[in-house]
Amino acid sequence: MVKKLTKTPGSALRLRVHLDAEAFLGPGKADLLEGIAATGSIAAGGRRLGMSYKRAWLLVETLNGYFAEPLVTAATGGKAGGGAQLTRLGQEVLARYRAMLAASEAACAKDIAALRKLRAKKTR
Amino acid sequence: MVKKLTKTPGSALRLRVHLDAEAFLGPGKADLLEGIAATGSIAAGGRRLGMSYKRAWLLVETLNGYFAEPLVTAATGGKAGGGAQLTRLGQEVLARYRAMLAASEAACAKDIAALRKLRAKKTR
DNA sequence: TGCCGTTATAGTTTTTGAAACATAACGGAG
DNA sequence: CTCCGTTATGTTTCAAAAACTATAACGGCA
Repeated sequence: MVKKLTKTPGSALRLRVHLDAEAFLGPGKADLLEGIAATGSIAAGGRRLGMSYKRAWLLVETLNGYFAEPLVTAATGGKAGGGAQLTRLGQEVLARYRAMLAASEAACAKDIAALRKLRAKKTR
Repeated sequence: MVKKLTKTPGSALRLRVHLDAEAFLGPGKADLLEGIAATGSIAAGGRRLGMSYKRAWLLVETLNGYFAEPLVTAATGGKAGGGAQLTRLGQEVLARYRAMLAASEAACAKDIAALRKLRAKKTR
């Protein structure tokens, strides 16, 4: 199997933010938003996370359904076949998720270090 | 269906702490540890989370395997049929997880509120 | 007009995780 | 010496998630 990027590589934390019962935001959606912003396409953004286009597209649809306005807008055809971008709202949501993750990591750093130390011997 | 406790009821955050590639601690294991501490048994602790004994026991086994010393000790037979308790290590791990969750919630509160506000209209 | 990469969907299959079911043993109490 | 609730495990079933496959349409461009 080809090596695929692990989601949110450097982080020891996985954060899932529940907006309410049926809307939540986790690493998968956040990373995808980031990928779309970086590549300008749903397909390419998903590819570098090792996910199929269908899965990526489904996540985008879900995300867009969460809010009154879409987070991602897309167009078909054209020079590059089409493309997608984050709306202002999409950028804000992504930025806030990143901010929360960073803040949480900072807040948990010392406990994580302590736990890892406790586990030390049993690296197996 | 009978109403079952939702995991970590009041929280908008779900935190999964990765000690390394094959060891991580999320809401399920943490809540179970708490249940065991509160009830004195794996079975009862799991029941109130709506999980089968087998699942609860499996989680305990996994947890115990993470560290050099067990987090939970259990005994069979006896007055109440048996029972289980958290070791000192188990208590510490649980306390640290709770601390991390609380710290993260505090750190994320304002972003979560902002996101919820953005979502406002679309309560569906 | 035909090509290309992408968006947009539908349908099917495969994989995986959870649940359900089934037993055995333990040990104090009645 | 039987009963009870629990620990401890194996096996089987089922459902949900993810992966895979298949199309169609779009719109610049050569």
